[in-house]
Amino acid sequence: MSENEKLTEEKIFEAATIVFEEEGLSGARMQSIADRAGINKALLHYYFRTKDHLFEAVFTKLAKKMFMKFNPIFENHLSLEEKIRFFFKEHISFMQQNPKLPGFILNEINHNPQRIQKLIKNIEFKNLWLKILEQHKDELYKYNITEETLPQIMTTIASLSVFPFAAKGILEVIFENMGVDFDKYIEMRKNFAADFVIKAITK
Amino acid sequence: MSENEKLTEEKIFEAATIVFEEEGLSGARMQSIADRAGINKALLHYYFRTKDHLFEAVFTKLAKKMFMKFNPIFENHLSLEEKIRFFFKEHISFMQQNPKLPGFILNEINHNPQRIQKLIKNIEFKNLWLKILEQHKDELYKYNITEETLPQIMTTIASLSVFPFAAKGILEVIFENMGVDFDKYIEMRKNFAADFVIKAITK
DNA sequence: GTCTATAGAAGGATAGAC
DNA sequence: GTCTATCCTTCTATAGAC
Repeated sequence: MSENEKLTEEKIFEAATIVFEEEGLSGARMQSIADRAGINKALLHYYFRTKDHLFEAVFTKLAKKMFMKFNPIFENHLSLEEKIRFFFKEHISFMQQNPKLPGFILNEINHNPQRIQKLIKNIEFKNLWLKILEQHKDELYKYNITEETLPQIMTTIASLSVFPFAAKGILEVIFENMGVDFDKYIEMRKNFAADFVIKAITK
Repeated sequence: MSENEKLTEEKIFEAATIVFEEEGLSGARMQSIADRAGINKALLHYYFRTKDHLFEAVFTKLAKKMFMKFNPIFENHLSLEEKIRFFFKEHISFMQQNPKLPGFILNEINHNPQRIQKLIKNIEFKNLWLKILEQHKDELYKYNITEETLPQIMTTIASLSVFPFAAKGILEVIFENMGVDFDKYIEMRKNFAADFVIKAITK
């Protein structure tokens, strides 16, 4: 019973993940999810009551998965430069496996900003932020980083990694016209972005 | 007649712009648009036949507005550094006036990539791209720009400008926790991004 | 737990009067 | 050109049999 239930619930969850990622909350249809899971609509409601419940479950899981990838930045035992290289390699590799995730999350949060608040209310960003400065204060003499420019630099790093996927639809078309291969461009980006940032912040 | 017609059509168009930007194609309701325009649903169909027609009209106008802001890059009579500074100043200022536009366009194109093809099929990107190298070949000795890294650099510039708005929903919440003001951050970004890029590409 | 059938609401679109 | 009334389809959600 529990074994079978687990399987069905998981089938639904996986189907819902794909459909929501593809169509967004308002564009997704319960019928599409049921079809993809190989069951009927009634079962969706049996397991998740409403469309909103189902979406909430999917979104929370995906968003956590996404934001957890930022964690290594805040851990120690790596130099600042190593952290930057590590981040781009890990984060871009993750998005190569989940190319639609960034656009999906950004869009759903823009439509409903309260969603994100539940996810991050437990995190003390103020401290997390300053932790970076604290951890690397003995190597800061090498870099143009201050408490004032930190938000700029952090969002810059995020954007270099995330934007190519959030804008995938546009870039693929433009690249096609230029004879550039999107996948190769992404592969190249792991090192390019790291080099770019390090060059820019080094005194 | 024509005067009055113009007014109604414009009222509808403006209302539709707001609702589509806010809710997306699938989330927008004809009733919301009618309400906002101060008329009834039937009149929407009288002027624009279908929801898709209306969306197409709005989307095309907005996308053109957005992409036109990239044009100055391809015009001459400015040094490469001046172009970069000019671009960030102009483009970010434009998005300050239209903060929801980037997310809206990125998202709708991801949902339906064919949309973009109509808009850009007339542009020869291959040439446009190389034009940059051509225009500045006498100052390229100063920069780490090759035909191979050009796509990386162009998308990097775009991302530094666009991402903060595409991720506005997230950033505002995170910034609030950190005591950072989003508007000030954006204002600061015009120069920060330009400095950052120039520093990174200068040999 | 899973299905069929259907209720009930909402949305896009049209007919027809003025 | 603008409105009211309404059709038709689609979608979420539930009832009830197995």
